[in-house]
Amino acid sequence: MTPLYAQVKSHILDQIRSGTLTAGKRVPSENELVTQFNISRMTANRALKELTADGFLARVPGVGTFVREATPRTSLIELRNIADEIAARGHRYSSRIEDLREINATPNLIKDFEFKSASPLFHIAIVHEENGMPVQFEDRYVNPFSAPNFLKQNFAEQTPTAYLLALLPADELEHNVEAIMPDANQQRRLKITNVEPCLSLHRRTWSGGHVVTSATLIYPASRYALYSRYNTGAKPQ
Amino acid sequence: MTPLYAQVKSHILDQIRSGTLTAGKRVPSENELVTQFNISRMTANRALKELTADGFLARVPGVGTFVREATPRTSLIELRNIADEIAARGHRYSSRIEDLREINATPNLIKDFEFKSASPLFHIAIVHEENGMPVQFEDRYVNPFSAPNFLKQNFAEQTPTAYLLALLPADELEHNVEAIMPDANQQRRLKITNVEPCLSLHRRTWSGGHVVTSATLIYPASRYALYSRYNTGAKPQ
DNA sequence: TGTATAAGGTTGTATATACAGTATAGTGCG
DNA sequence: CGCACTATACTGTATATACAACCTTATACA
Repeated sequence: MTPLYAQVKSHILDQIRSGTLTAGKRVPSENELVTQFNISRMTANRALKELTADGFLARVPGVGTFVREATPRTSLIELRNIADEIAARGHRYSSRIEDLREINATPNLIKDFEFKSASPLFHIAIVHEENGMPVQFEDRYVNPFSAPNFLKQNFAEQTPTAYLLALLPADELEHNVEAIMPDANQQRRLKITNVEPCLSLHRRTWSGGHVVTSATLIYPASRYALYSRYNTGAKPQ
Repeated sequence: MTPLYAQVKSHILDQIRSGTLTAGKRVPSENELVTQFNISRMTANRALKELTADGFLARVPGVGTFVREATPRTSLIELRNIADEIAARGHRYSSRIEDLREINATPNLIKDFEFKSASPLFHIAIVHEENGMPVQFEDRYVNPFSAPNFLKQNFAEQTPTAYLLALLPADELEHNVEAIMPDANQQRRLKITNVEPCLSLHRRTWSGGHVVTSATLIYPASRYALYSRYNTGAKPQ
């Protein structure tokens, strides 16, 4: 049984995703949600407060709660599923798998995965699309000891990130960001016509002390920015 | 008057910072906080819930609330002084101030600083050099209400970051990373001869609920990469 | 016309209370 | 000794209520 506040959150998120509620629109007030869902105001308050903390809504005391501008940003801190992000913007997600097989680790990959000797690895190359437009090229290697059934998954249904996160909780992350000029191969995959700089995000993910996966994600700069925000826990004033 | 739940949050954060509460240690239960602060359990619950959402605590139903492993935050996460970084590499740091004055906030800057109306702002443009070679171009705006004496500082002695950090602790950060092609102005300042992509890091810093400073830092890609690694604190087994 | 006031709606905070779910420690029984 | 049960502590969720702060709009008044 999902909690009431979560049901209200889903309901509002669905409306944002479906386009019923667009950026700037006013969402129902707490009291309106009370009568609409037959819940208490504190429950409605929790739903709206959490959606605000998640960055979907903005609240103005004395005025109302509004849908925030959808910023095509991806979080550096959290691991987010790109399919969900695109859906949250009310857009259509699709993907094109360009490679999916077992390979032998190169010396660099052995180092990446902290292996002591040569080992097989799973590899996937996949292009993520938003409304048919490529927005991310994912080049990922996976530890076969951590996810032995990786190759058998249907990645048209579920992204590699979603599958791996459901299988193994990520307890440590490493990110490395660079600005690059895409090579001919990457340009073709991302359907870049005029040459533009891209963000290259290299991410390693640990679970239980082992490197589970190592991925290079390439974003065309004009279509994506990486975003992170957090509380440092420093003394408030 | 700061709200009660915020006071409780500060109290617990203080104990974590001071070392009274270390990683893995148990924090007072909701009921213990009730008697300790003479508040209701819902208020204690809010404080602990928000500290959990901020990543400082982990809660286990039926057991208790615990301090999470300190996240090893680097470069992208931590605020570092570039002069210190360069000195740590045994190289010579120098800087060239290109602008330092009061300006009027543009609409975009008003939004950045969460102002309600037009306001003056301080601006500094400074090129940081390592062994005489430009390695970062810093374009920074500063809230005059937070740092009224900013313009009077000697930034040949102390970087703007160092001055602001000493004056006001950063309790919240926002980063936005993009890959850009530098314009002619930026190329000249960074002494880039052949055109190469750059990392653009936009950072906003909060202190006491106010945006203290908003800075755009530009790194020539071939000379810098941004790195972060941290523990997500997923399920403490 | 301009200004002060009042009313009503909205969010923000705080309390008291209740019940459910989960983990642990202890107790008693076979 | 081992196992089932129970009591207890803790978090998670939900409700009803209250008051404060804030904003907008309508109204009354000078």
